[in-house]
Amino acid sequence: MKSRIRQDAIIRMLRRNGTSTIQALAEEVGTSRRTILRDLSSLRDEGYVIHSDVGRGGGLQLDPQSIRTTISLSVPEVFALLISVAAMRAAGNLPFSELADTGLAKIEKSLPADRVKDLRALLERLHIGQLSPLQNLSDMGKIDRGLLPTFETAFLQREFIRFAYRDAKGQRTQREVEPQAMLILPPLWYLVGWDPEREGFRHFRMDRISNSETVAGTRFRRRHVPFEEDVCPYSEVLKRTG
Amino acid sequence: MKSRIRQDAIIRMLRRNGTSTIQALAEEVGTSRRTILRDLSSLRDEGYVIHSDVGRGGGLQLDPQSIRTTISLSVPEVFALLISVAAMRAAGNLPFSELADTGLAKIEKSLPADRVKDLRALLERLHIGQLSPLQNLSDMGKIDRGLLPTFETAFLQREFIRFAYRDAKGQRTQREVEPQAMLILPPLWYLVGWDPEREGFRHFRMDRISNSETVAGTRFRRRHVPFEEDVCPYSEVLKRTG
DNA sequence: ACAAAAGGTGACGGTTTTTGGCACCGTTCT
DNA sequence: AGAACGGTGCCAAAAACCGTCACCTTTTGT
Repeated sequence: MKSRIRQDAIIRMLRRNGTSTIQALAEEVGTSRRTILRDLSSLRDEGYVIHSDVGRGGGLQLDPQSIRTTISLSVPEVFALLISVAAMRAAGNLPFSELADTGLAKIEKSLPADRVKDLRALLERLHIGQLSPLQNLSDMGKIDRGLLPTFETAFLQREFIRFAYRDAKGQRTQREVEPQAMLILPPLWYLVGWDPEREGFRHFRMDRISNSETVAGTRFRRRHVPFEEDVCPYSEVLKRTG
Repeated sequence: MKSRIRQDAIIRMLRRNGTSTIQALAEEVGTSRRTILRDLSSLRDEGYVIHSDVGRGGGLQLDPQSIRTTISLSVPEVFALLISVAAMRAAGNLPFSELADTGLAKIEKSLPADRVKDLRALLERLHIGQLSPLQNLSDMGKIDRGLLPTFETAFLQREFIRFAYRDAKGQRTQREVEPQAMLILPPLWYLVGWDPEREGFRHFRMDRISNSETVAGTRFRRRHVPFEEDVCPYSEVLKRTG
């Protein structure tokens, strides 16, 4: 794993100096000419574009566009990034959505296959409404940091989610529902769940949820959540947010 | 690099089985108990949280929250993600912005130090206006894919940017300006540049820019772009978008 | 109380991978 | 022609890696 450090050093120097020779790199890094050549080869394999002028007075040049960076992310972080970009795309025109998309495609590609399937299932349950000018922008409170991971694991493992809810009138209740989808009507975010007691879909504003946790040992099936305007189970939400 | 494969296999089995012993892992992977222990150690170093119950009937358990994934991104992709999240945060309340932020912080951390300085400078020049209900949402056309990388390199290397522009009346002109900032008034995006000929700031709607390129050999200094409402050089933009 | 089953550490020698040195090739500039 | 470049193949030395063994602590079953 020491080669990684050396290769980073090479990239740094090429970036700094603009152009350089193998000799110079070898001396600065403190290794042999041969090793530098090997490192250049693997860097090129990894996608770095390094031009080389052969012959006297020649040297190496790194194409700055080809610089890549590797990041290590946790799954909630990946999910947060995914929904950020997804929401952004749906909300307004996002000029660079293509680029963001290729970034996201790479994220997907790097995940284990089963994980991708999971995320796909999750994103399918992410419903994003049109940005409406009628909304009160300052109406959204802070959302509990733990809600996203909880929703994610609950949804994927098909376990019920339990939380404390404070409704519009300020009344507090304890809920235990099947997490079915997330509804985004910027800037308001809702958790959509099936309430087995009331035998119906219910929506919960995320900033009014607290103490969320999955309920171990439970198991539900994912329901078809109708999202057409007519049968939208939270059309009242749409009205209320006006 | 063989150890990477082995460690991935270990993670996979821990994810699948929920709980497992070192013995079982060693047999399944086809290696020795000692090597598994070494791998566990380096996995823990990398940030995986693996609980271990010592004593008879004990075993290993992987904290699913700690699963990480590594991605390799190009700089334009990173920048696209950054501005996506930044714009999203500013446009509406983004519930999971904290998580997205830690993701972005990691992206920053993984970049070379000078690169971070560059990106900071860029993001400082990213001005995001409040979402206004007066805007015509369907008014934004597609933005040329190459514009972002061009703006990025031009801004960072302080080179002029040259492009073809089609103004509101449909008239086409060729421009050559100092790229100074980006202005986002969702869903409209503007490039703000100092035009040396006209000796003043000019704004250009990004979807009206085409054939953008940096002008080699030129060099400008970054100017202070006043963004206070009163002195805003594109207050007329704000009016016109109404 | 004792043995078995579990995680964890340290040391040593063999095996595999990485690295350095060398000879050599093609190209370009002086 | 010769020097200064990048690039390739080969082999021995160096370093990293891996398996074995011996041993320790904790927990649980009998």
